[in-house]
Amino acid sequence: MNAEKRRQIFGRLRDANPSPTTELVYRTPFELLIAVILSAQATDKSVNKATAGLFAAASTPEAILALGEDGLKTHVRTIGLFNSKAKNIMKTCAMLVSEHDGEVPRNRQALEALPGVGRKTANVILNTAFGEPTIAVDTHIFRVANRTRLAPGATPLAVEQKLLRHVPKEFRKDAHHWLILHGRYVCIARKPRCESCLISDLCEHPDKLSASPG
DNA sequence: AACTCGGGGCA
DNA sequence: TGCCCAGAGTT
Repeated sequence: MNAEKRRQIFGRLRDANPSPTTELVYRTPFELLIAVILSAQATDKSVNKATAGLFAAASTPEAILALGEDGLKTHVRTIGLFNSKAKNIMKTCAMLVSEHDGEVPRNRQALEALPGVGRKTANVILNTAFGEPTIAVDTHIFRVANRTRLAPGATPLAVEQKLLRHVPKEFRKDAHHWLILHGRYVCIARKPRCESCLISDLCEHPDKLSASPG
């Protein structure tokens, strides 16, 4: 795919989603960090419900440490993988206080050193909280990249690196949001809405409903 | 690369 | 009911 074609593709995705935004509820980088840690293998709706009462009660690492793990669990509605997530959140809050002055660090190495934070979560924080042009490859983006042969790769890291190489610079900062929204609402896992797909000319997936390229 | 943790949302 | 979810950590 040449550069002009790529520019067209991301232009279409941008026009379909004019205002990139996360659907997780948060007000600060710290709240986003907690929300994203909780979001592993869970939907954003589940996370929003789970955290509905939490940030009003505790919105800083110090406040969550003061709650303790049991107290944290009383303020967070149960969610998948909750035991490990709660433990990781407590450890992460402790590290934020002891090593980062209670602030969310802005560099990848420090973020990934936090328990419960891997490459994907670090990319979300860097992009959404700090405005850096990272691409967090979640299950949606991984699916879109491979179905459409936009950036086929065996691992999320491979997909991320291809996207970073191939996304035109003027689209790079918001590409993450457009791709994930496309995956969530159009290129759905089970029943893709191919009739609404603006990039079906790239699709090589067997589930593709409409025939053929534009 | 494969496996495990896991309850909620949704068709 | 079965599939899927803004994954990370371990083996």
